[in-house]
Amino acid sequence: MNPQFNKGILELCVLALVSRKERYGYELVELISSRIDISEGTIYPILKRLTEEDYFETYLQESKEGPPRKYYRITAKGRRVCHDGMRDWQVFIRQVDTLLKEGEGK
Amino acid sequence: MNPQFNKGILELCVLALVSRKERYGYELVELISSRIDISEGTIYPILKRLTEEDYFETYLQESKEGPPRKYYRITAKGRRVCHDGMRDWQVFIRQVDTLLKEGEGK
DNA sequence: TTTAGTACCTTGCAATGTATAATACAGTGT
DNA sequence: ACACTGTATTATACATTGCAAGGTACTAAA
Repeated sequence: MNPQFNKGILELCVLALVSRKERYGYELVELISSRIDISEGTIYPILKRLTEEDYFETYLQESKEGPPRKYYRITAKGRRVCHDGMRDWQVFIRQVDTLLKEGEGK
Repeated sequence: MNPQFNKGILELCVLALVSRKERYGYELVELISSRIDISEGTIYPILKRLTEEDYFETYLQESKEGPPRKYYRITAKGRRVCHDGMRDWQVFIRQVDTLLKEGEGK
């Protein structure tokens, strides 16, 4: 199991969202921060990292609403990692849940 | 929501397990590492931190099976924090789940 | 022309987990 | 006697990651 999972949940969220369809950074910031408390400065480094690891490809596209958007498209490699990550995450939270219940009542 | 939650799951596990009954460090290491992948060096610093923040009280007790054990007992303050933490964690994983599903299929 | 919204990126910092090892006691095997 | 294994605590150096804050820049509305 990925030991990074203790913190790497955001990475997985980004992977999952981009795996569904191509997205740009700001869009991801909006999507994710609507659900969980993150700052803008968190997502861009993740995008950079995931791109450097060849999980994403990027292209620029002009926008009428502001500066050009940088879109991220998932690669085959990225899709695999995303898939495995989702599975690991499910296992992880089940284990945590068991531990928390061992705390609670018995 | 506690922004620390992105990583602070182990802390909550320790809190929950001690809240159920008094435990010593090594016991917690065994309990937790049977479920999730951690190294021994992870739990003791957490115990120290939580004790410094007055979530735990400690006492020593001799053991026939080795050196004396340091037991941790949860305080009222710790119990509150544990309770809130559990609630926040449930909310958090529900939000993450929603995000992951927005990735998946739609 | 100033403000607000969109959009991207970078830097320094703090928190947290990892790896590794040192210390120490008790019981078992050689 | 000696070494090894299991129990038990603690400390240190290190890497990763998220946070806070700020900088750049384009568009549209006030």
